[in-house]
Amino acid sequence: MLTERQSAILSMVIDEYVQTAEPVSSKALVDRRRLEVSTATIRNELARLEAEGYVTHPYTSAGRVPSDLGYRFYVEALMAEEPVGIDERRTVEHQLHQVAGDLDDWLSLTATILSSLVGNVAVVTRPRMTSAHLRNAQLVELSREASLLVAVMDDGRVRQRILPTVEPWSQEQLNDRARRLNDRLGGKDATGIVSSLASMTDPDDVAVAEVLGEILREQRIAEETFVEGLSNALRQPEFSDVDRLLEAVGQLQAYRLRALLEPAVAAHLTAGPAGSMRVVIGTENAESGMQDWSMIVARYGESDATGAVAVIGPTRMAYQRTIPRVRYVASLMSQLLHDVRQDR
Amino acid sequence: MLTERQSAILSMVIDEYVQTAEPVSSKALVDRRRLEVSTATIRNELARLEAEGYVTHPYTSAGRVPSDLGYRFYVEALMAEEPVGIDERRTVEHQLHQVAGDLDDWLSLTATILSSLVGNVAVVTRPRMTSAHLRNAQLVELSREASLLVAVMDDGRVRQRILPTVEPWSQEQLNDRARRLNDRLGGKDATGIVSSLASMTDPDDVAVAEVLGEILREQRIAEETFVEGLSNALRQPEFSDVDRLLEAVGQLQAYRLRALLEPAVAAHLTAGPAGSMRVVIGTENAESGMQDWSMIVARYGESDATGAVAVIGPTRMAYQRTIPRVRYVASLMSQLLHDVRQDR
DNA sequence: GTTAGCAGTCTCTGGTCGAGAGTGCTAATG
DNA sequence: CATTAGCACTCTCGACCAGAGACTGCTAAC
Repeated sequence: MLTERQSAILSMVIDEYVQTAEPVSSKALVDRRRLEVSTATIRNELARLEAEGYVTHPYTSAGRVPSDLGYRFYVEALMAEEPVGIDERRTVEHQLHQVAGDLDDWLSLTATILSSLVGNVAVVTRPRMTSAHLRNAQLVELSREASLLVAVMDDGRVRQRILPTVEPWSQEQLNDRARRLNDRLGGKDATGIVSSLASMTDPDDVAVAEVLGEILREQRIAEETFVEGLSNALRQPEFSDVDRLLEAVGQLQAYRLRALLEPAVAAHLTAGPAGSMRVVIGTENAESGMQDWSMIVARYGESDATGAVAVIGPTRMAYQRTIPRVRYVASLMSQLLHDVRQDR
Repeated sequence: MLTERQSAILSMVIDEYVQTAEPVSSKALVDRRRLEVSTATIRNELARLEAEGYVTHPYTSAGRVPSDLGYRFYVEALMAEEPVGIDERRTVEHQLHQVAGDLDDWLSLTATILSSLVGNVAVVTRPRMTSAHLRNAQLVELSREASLLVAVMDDGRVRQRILPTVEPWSQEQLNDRARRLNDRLGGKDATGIVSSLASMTDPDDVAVAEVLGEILREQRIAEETFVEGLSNALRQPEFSDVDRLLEAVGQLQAYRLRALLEPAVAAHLTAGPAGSMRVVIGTENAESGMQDWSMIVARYGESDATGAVAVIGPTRMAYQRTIPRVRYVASLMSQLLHDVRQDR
């Protein structure tokens, strides 16, 4: 168990280290925090903190660096969250309302905003439903040999597919077909559509319906995961060495991040309420290449359609700033999603 | 004017430098190319090439490095293009046909494929028409307070927009409205739609039509420019120093690249026929931060709808491999686009 | 419990040195 | 007159070293 003073010192070490990215010495602590004790006292306490595993030493005579355990304790017990300022809120909300667009625009913009808010990589995933339902399908004539199928789903996705057509279909015929399909399949999910196939007579209808089933089932990582702020994150001093930097660029690929978020979000879905946060620090991360990274994940949306908002960066992260900002952005997204979906 | 032998030597210097990324010495040339003359002879020739400006010296006693002028001469007069192999073609076409998707999928996949083909950053822009026309609009009920407008344009874009609605509209009403709008506005471009506004009576129709006009006019750089292969390009030895690497990451942002391509493509539109290539080497580039980069741009599509395929990398680029591959991919895209658009 | 003092440890910077790689020039050669 | 051998000269690069500086850990005194 840590004494009050030890906690305070740990807290200071973390604050200092987060700010400077240099190991923190006893002298730096006393000087910069105007402490009333001597450096020797601090050294004794630091030695005890090290024995307990909260901080480490890069080498014998360097200052202290927080360990993952130290960060964990800080996040859970010591940290005073830095509230999102009124003007921060204002600019964010202003930027968000700038875009009179669709869901995709919001998601990507949100990632950009969050990234600039915390100076690290931000990830936003598209809300996913337990299973998506077809809301509306349309067919549009493209050329003599191709038409375009546009499907709108109730999770907000709009997907398109070019269909080759054997005989030319006129826009009239396409409209008829679309009306037929909407009557038959509207509101159904992938399995519903598949089971409707048997009762359909027109072979062309069946062909289109099959494609619709595919589309509903389909999950595209690249289109469902919005990653922004790579160049923000890479400016951190931890990447002052080329190999690490390249390594980082490799790790921060959309598909990898998705794989990383997946378990965190899954744990959420069963456990905490919406709005609860998950903080994964360094080695708590299963992925081997991610042992020096932390991530902060929040779920947004309602139980039947949830996505994730996350920030990913080096373990040396300003948790007290980042955590409330991720939470704030997630709640904004929940609100937005709610507004769009309400009383369907 | 260069003698035959000087040309041959310049060519060898470039090949060697492209491969090794190290200044090329007279000895390396004689050894690795089994030349029948001595290193001193080569040195004399290199000195003459340097006097003419085709190669330079990083410092007094280092090997030679091609200058931008050297590359330019090489590309125009010396280089033997390395044809795209039959199995390269096969894999590319196989990958492309894998995706039974829409235009966006093709574009993004094409960029990925091209990038891996040449080991540098690849950029593909969406074909742009002199002015896009509305092909079809649909309205879909989202909630009591919002509906979704989906517009399909004849340049292949499909855009969506969430519309707030004052009074709830049923899907029935929405269908009616969409039918009305399609009759009135189908086939028109942005200006056509604006001039139709006056003759419309229903204020809600006008509101939707206005949004349609906006959508048609709108150009979104991020959605129209597909950039892939950053991590491929960053592995090049020119980025072994962190500052250069970060600089490169900054330069390779979608919106910057778009600005870079714009003039090259514009020159094309008025000048060369489709299929012609544009090669911009190093300082030929107007942009100040891009003086160490080369880009190879090809136009694809037909005169009324053209996009660009490009590869961007350090001036030390395998031009003989890259140029034919960019040309090949551009012609593939032209073909694809033609198939989809034919006899509209 | 706190602190002054001090020895010991490790990094970091700058300087020096020698090896190695290349060039440019000169003089000899066919 | 082009080619070539030989050599002096230049510049980089890596290794090595020394000294300064920054901290810690320990000891003994308060």
